[in-house]
Parts: sequence; C-alpha cells; structure tokens
Amino acid sequence: MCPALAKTSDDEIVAAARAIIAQNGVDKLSLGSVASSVGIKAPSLYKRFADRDALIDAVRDSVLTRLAKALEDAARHRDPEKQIVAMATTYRRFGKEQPELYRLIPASGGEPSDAARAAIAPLFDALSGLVAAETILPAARCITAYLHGFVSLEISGGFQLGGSVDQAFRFGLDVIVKGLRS
Amino acid sequence: MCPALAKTSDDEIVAAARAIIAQNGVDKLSLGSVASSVGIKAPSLYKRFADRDALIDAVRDSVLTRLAKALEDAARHRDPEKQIVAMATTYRRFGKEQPELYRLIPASGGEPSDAARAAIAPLFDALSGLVAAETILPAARCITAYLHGFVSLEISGGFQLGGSVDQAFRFGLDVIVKGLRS
DNA sequence: ACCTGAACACCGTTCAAGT
DNA sequence: ACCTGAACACCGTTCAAGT
Repeated sequence: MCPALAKTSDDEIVAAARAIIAQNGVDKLSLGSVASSVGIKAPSLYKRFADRDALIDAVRDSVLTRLAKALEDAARHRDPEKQIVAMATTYRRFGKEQPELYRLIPASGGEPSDAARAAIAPLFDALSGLVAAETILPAARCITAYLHGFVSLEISGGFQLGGSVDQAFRFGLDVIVKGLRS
Repeated sequence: MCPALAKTSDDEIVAAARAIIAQNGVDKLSLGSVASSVGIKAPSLYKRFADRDALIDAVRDSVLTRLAKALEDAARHRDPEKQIVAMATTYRRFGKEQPELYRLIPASGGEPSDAARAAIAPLFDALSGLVAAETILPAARCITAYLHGFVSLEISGGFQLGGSVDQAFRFGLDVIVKGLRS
C-alpha cells in the first residue's frame, strides 16, 4: 500500500514504442530507447510487459485498432461494391503511410485478437451484400490476401517493373469483384 | 600470393545460414552459429560478406532461385489456366514447407534481382496466353499479390476463422482467373 | 507498488596480429 | 589471402536493493 507513483502508463509506453517503430522499424526498437522516451529505465518495463515481444504485441494491437477504425469509417456507403473499393483504398493508404507499423500486422500467430476481428468485420458486412452466405468467408480471404499481398509487396519495393502501381491496384481489385459477382 | 587455403566457400556459408534460418527463423540467425557450422569464426565472415544483412541477402537470393526453378517446373502445361493453377499450388506449397525461408522473400527493396525476375517469368508467360498484352503486367501484379498475401497470412496463422483454407485458396484463384478472362 | 543500478549472457563488428 | 583472439559497443533480461 504505497503511493503508487507511476511515472508513466502502459498506454504511454505503447505509444512511445509505436512512434519508434514507425520511424525506424521494429528491428531498431530497443527497450532502452522506449524507456528513456517515457522517463524510466529499461528494467522497469518488465513490471508492465513480460518481454520485448509482449510490448511489440501490444503495439500491433494498437495498430490493428487504428486500422479497424479507419476501415469502419471507409465502409460508410450503401453499395457493397463501393464499400469494398473504399475499404481497399483506405487499407492501402494506411500501409503506405506507415509501412513499418503495417509490417507488424501479420506476425501475430495464435488466436485472432479482438482488434483483428474488428478490422475484418466491415469486409464481412460488405460481402454479405454481394455474395451468397456460404461464400462470404472464402471471398473475404481472397480480398484480404490480395490487399495484404499488394500492400506488403508495394512497401517492400516489389513493384519495380514499371507501369502505374495505382492502376494495377484498382485493376486487381476490379478483377476480384468481377469474379465474385459472376 | 599465398596458398589460399580457404576452409569453406561462400556457397557453403549461404547453405549453412539458410539451414539455420529454415529451422529457427531469421531473428535467431547469429553469425557465430553460421561460422561454427562451417568451421570458422565469426570475424572471418566479414572477408566474404559485408555484414549480417548482406549474408541474409545472399540467402534470399538462393531461396528465390529455388523458387524460380520450382515454378518453372510447374509451368510445363499447354493450357495457360492450368499453368497458373499449377504455379500457384507450387508457390503455396513452397511457402508452407519452408515458412521461415519464405518470409525472407519480400524484404529485398531496391532493384529486382535476377532470381526475382526468374521467379516471375513463368507467370508472365502463362498470362501472355490468357490476357491482352497491355494487361499482362497488372494481371501479374494481381496474381502475385494474391499469392503472396495468401501464403504470408497462412504461415502467420492469419486464417483461424474456420472453413477449409485449401478450398479458400482455390476459390480465390478461380475468382481471379475468372475475372481476368471476362 | 514502482523504480533503479549492477550484473550477465549474447551479439555484430572492427582490427591488429598470426600463418 | 584467409583466419583468429581480443576488444568494443550495444542489447535483452534478471534481481537484489532502494523509496
């Protein structure tokens, strides 16, 4: 029963780690830099996070929550096809604006987090207005695979053969939507 | 002008590093372990590779070369659609069999290597029999994005919501091929 | 209850010195 | 020419000790 004079908070620590990762990439995230940017020393972090990976998991969760919110906003259309295009555009912009944070997303393993479920939910909604019920899950997997693959390759410099990458993104999305309709 | 008594070779070092990455992931690759598994000490590696990243680049290149060879073999059909399905199946199997090596692939940046070009070539060939010339590049980007996204998500445990992942893979591929034909 | 200094093991990298 | 031991800086993690 002591004053509990916490110098910082879990959220502040996660925000600091997220900022460092966004700037320098997860490989450059050191616990010393996180600690010093919230005014404590590295060993104190172990009172709040089991280890470096647990802190990174918390950052990933916060990134997924932000992505889910952005996708929710983008899904405010009536037409399911417009919803899908808007979400896809938002998804890609999110990845391009903060590539180092985007890279965190797929590395979770294990059960899908609440934030991960929230990020997929609007896609399921849109697809339920476009395809038969039993097709929603594979259709969602097709679109998430396409989106993740495209953004992942793009931010890794995988599209260097010329041509418009913007147009290719839209072309592929249209191909999939067309294929889903038929 | 000395005997040049090399205890090992670049290829042997790359093979050793590839084996360690395949087993434990790239994060666990230490130069000490690579060196000891080819019978030298860590500092000697710097006579052959600029730094740890350069060694990893060499491993990635060797992985891409193997992938390219596997895809070439898979493309030995007459029908372009069968070529695409066979290449996609081979691509996914490659990723699932050696996920830690697969993860190396997108992280290159910069100019596409010869190995990377060789890996895409058979897809371009197949597509040239399926779509108009000016559509080959965006169509290839659509398919590579889908394939990379699917495999990447699958090996990271991203498909945990039930249903058959095998069927979903085939479903999405068919959707894209259908969309490309129309 | 939260924080810290000191310590440990481990690692990438450099470099002078060996043969 | 290729290899090594020694050294350096850096980092994740633990833990006893502070308040």
